[in-house]
Amino acid sequence: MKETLNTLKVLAEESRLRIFMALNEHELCVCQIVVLLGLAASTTSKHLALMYQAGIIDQRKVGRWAYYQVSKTWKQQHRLSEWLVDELADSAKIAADRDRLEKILAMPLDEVCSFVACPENTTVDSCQGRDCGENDCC
Amino acid sequence: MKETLNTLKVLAEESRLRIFMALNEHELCVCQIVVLLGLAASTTSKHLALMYQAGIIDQRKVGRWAYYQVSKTWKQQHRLSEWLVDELADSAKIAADRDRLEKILAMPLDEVCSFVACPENTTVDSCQGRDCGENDCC
DNA sequence: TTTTCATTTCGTTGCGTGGCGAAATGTGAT
DNA sequence: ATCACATTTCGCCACGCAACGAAATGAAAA
Repeated sequence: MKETLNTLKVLAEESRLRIFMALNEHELCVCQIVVLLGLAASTTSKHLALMYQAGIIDQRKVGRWAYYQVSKTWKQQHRLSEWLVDELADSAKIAADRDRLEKILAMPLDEVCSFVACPENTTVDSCQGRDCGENDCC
Repeated sequence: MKETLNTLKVLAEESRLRIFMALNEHELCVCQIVVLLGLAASTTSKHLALMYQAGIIDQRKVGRWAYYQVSKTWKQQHRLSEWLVDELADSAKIAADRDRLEKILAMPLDEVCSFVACPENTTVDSCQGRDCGENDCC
């Protein structure tokens, strides 16, 4: 029960659900997830560590970079995975993530890593000098 | 996504998971669940309201009593249910609940309703005068 | 009608946790 | 060796929520 409960707690959080759906389709670098979610790197790292500890995602380190993806063995052992994918396939927010992810995947990694997202409520004007790339944040 | 997330949040809590497993096998009165969990009636009621709002359980009112059970339509629409039952079937805590529930179901309802459980750390001595029935709380 | 009592609602308290920035870590580049 | 930089760890704050007791609700009994 303790483990089941932990699995539920880990997945019952919006940011981590979005991470799950993204990592279920692509193996991603931390900095790519940071840009995708628009969260601080420290926060994102904490989410990933939690999911990793729960055995939901795998980690692969390459030099300075850390890549994560949903664990295949976890997927096989937990039918929960199928349910989640079914439930969230039609979600607007997940679909938006998918679109944004396409753009992120099209960028070179080092550019993604140095990408600094605009804070909330940034307008095109207040954005001057900020490296917002092609994103629609402003 | 909002609904999926809410479903996960509602079930990602130990007391509510225990309630779910109990109500998945029996239709139960609030006071029976209170005794089963050993929580305050107000706390238990809140848990039930949360699960009811999420559509996970049904409510049936009879006089002063309120009966709940896991919604059959919810069970059909969410494969999550099967996963939960599979995961928790072998849980020690859930098994203990099942045993305790047998005793509760064997008692007359009004006796269950007036049952006052001993607080934590109650010993056989400090239990004097408390109506602990056959329970193993002290 | 008044009383009784199962349940719910309300108000409060303490704990868990998501968020951030700053500092630490560790690895590749210079 | 030193620097640059992706990631993680740490310390902190704000918010959410589980727990309780007390008060409110509402239905049956007296």
